[in-house]
Amino acid sequence: MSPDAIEQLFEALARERPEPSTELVYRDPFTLLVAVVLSGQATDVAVNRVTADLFAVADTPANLVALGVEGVETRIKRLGLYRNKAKNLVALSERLLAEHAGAVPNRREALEALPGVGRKTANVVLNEVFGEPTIAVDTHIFRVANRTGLAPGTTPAEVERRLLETVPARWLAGAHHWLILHGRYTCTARKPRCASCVIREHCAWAAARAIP
DNA sequence: ATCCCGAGGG
DNA sequence: CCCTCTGGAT
Repeated sequence: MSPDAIEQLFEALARERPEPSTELVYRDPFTLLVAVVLSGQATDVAVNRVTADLFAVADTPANLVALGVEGVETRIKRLGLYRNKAKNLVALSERLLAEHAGAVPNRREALEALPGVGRKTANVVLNEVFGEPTIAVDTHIFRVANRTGLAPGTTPAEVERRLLETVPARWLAGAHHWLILHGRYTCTARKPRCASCVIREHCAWAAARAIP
């Protein structure tokens, strides 16, 4: 995709959604980590409702361990996939206490070694907590980057690398947000809303399907 | 029906 | 690479 097209693409996305309105709610590194672990296969809105209940009684590793797996389960049940998540969060908190003095580690290897934490979650923490220049590639970003042709790749890591080398610095800070929301509300997996898409004229996928 | 800011295991 | 885990919102 040409530099001009990339410029217009991000201008259009930023014009459509200037405000980050659906970010996950958190107040420190630990609650951010918990919120992101909970967000797997769940909507941002549902996660924010659940974390409000959970953090009221458990917003530190020690509190969360004290709450126990069943206590966590009852508070996150409406998310789905709650058994794995509850077990992981308690085990993760125990590990933070035992191996990292109760703090969230700042190295990728240490983060990805935690139960329930994969590359995407680690990237969110590395970026939002430790300020590392990464873009956490979730299914939305992966799909949008590939369909449009903005940053094609067969693995999230490849898409991430291409985004970092392709997206101009002034758009990079918001790119994560805009691409996620675009994937969430417009460029959905099975039935994308191309008719109301503000970047369809810069989309390789739409072009291949002759969408005007 | 469709979708949800994944991770872990086979 | 493919499957499973899970409930809720729209």
